Amino acid sequence: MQTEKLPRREREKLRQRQEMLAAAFDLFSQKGYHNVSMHEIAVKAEFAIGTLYRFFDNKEDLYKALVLEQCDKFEDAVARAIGDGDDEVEKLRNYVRTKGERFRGNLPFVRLFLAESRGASFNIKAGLDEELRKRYYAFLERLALIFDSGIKNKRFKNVTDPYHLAVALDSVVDAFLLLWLDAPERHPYPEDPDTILDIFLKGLVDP
Amino acid sequence: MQTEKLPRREREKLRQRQEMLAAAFDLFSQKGYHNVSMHEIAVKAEFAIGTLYRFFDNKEDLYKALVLEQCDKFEDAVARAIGDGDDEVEKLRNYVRTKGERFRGNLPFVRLFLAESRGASFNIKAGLDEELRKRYYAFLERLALIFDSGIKNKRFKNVTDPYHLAVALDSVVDAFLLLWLDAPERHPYPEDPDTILDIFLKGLVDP
Amino acid sequence: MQTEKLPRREREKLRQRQEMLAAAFDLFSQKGYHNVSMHEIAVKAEFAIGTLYRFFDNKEDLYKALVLEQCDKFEDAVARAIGDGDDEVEKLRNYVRTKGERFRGNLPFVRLFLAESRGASFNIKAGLDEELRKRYYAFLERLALIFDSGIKNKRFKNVTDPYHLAVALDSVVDAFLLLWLDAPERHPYPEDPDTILDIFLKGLVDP
Amino acid sequence: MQTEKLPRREREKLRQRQEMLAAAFDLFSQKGYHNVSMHEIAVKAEFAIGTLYRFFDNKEDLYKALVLEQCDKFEDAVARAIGDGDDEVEKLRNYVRTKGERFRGNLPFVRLFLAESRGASFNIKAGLDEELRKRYYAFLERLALIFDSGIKNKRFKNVTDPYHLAVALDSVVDAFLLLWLDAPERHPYPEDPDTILDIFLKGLVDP
DNA sequence: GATGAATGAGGTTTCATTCAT
DNA sequence: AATGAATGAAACCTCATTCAT
Repeated sequence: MQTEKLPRREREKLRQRQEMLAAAFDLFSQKGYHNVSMHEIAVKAEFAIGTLYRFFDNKEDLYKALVLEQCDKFEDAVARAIGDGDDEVEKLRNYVRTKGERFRGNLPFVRLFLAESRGASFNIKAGLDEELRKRYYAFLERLALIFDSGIKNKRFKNVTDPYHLAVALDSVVDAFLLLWLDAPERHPYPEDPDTILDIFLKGLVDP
Repeated sequence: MQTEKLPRREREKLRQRQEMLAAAFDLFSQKGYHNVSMHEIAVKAEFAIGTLYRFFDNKEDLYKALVLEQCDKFEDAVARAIGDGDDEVEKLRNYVRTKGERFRGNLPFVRLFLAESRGASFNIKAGLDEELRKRYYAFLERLALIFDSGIKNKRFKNVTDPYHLAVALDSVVDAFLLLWLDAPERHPYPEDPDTILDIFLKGLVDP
Repeated sequence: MQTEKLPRREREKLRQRQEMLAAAFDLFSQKGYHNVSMHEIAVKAEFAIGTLYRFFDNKEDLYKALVLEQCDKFEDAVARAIGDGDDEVEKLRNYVRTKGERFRGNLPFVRLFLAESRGASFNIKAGLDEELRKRYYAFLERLALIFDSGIKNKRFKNVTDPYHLAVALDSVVDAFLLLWLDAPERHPYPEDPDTILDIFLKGLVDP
Repeated sequence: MQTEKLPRREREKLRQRQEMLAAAFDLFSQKGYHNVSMHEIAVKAEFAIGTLYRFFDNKEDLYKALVLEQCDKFEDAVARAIGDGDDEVEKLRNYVRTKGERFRGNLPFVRLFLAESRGASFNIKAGLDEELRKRYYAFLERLALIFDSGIKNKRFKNVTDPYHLAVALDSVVDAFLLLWLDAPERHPYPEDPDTILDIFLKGLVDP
């Protein structure tokens, strides 16, 4: 973003917005949507509450903006990782590694999504906002393309639908990360991405 | 549970408790934790609100009891499925099938866990209550035992840690189910469990 | 109302309701609907604000209940006055006298309707709630019946529609009362009802 | 007003003021004083909110200016009507007709006074601002003069105080107009002013 | 033991007004 | 002079929890 090119007023506005989002981010990720008040956010962001409402229509709106912004960043990083790499296996390795790094290096981000889930959640990406869901599906398609290309190259055997493989890989990465989050020593996230990847590459039974 | 052996008074109490939990279940799964009031639950359960508080310390406590009870049922069914089957592959098939059936046949149960997640949730089973987490780990160990036994039998190649395989399989099943939940026509849950299982059994690359 | 016959609990409830209405009456009539807060009413009535909301759904609801209750009392008195009297002229005299007395003896009641009108109001009974309007029309019909009966008896000449006469008489009484309210010395309300009545009874021009 | 003679700067200011008042008029008459914000007025008038405050001390002040301006126009028209006509009856007819036309042809003006009255209003011109009240009394005196002159001419019998007659006539016209406003088909405003006037001219009982 | 009326802190949101630019 | 972003008090209303009956 070329914020430097914007008029001073616009830049200032953007900066304020970022400060509000930052304050909200901290609070929401620590306490969950329902346990944070607009008053609290305003105090933390050092703005009057009315100013908050000049930038966001309501609490829901603020939350959505926050989530989308965070997802943007995350997605960009992961998408870049998918792009990098000479062959399909390399690309998948980059994906597993990058997602792991990003996730573990940005715990508040993760908590933003988990903080609200009271007690338990069996889900992945369910209850997603329409917008977020669309993005997630688009991402899965991109991941599926790698498997597809690998199959077309004969680098991979044609055992299952590439989309299914994408769903599976992504969910397994999530699962390992969440185990790690819960008990890092008990469930260390594998430094070597092949630890996860091999589950898909090597079969359990011979053909 | 052998409720018949309990004194009449105790039996009565248990029945009341169940009615409260049933009412709470309906409401929480439909509207999410924060959008249900104790008053609402009391009305639906046809008890005075004060009576609710004789059975549960507070709203949080009621919710936890509810979640644990529901998980109990779910786990029992899935554990039974794991037990059934002549060989390891059969057991895994039963697991994939049963989890799918239970999940899809009990949507309110699923919503109980999802209703609250605002906007997004990348996670699986994170934010779990201590108790629930412990159970989940215990369940994973049981699932891992199947892979372990398969490896010891030479039915499976020894490609990865059995615990990792358990984590992976469980998360993939969840992922498919959540896709199905979100858009059943677009993401039909496979009738044949092998569709999912093959991802793990057949490898993508030759050894 | 036979409040003594009601169960104690009901009686208590009714008493509380009356206290709330009384507090609201005072405040609304002094400051107008928009300048009174629910908090203020709660404090004045010596109840918690939540208790207020157990009796009335919201501020609007409380206001309506108040207005209707006050109108009930007023209407009853005026209706009784219309009933009393041997002939039509006597009935009309009673009406003019009673309305004057009631009105002047219950200033807060009057202010309840005027307090809100900011600055000015050319109207009478406009902006009335559906319910109130219906009542008002019903009352006019009753007043018209007196003129009608007078005409049928030949006691009155048949110069205009009785309903018009009713509208006219009522509005003139209101007008005199409002002038009095504004400046009692300058515009004393006539002790003798004939002062007002004669406007209608005696014509300005000979037939 | 001879705006052409004023310096350009003054003329400009006056024009701006009129635009503000026009915007406020539309909004207040549609939604009532309390349901219109200064922000809304500023946007509609296409001025900055701060500029609004350079012309009017506060919201109340703006409202008063608006009401007074509107009353001016209305009064002028009605006063002219009173002046016109060869004899007293003709003058009164003109008054009844003109007030009816003005009122019915300028509904927003009427709503300006009614929009705020919550639920009910028994009043006419009560709660009037000091200034408005003075004007209203002055107008009544003018109307009374017609009756007075009629009596002095022997055109009218001397049955009551001319001022009383003025009050009565004005209030009756108001009453008919408000009935019409509320339900035009049910209460059509009489095309022929004599329908109203006759109530005062012809008596109900013979002398 | 069961009841549910009462509580009041605290939630979200609005808006008249100010004042630095 | 004109602007409009910023302010924050205050509005309405909800609801988890208590406790006298």
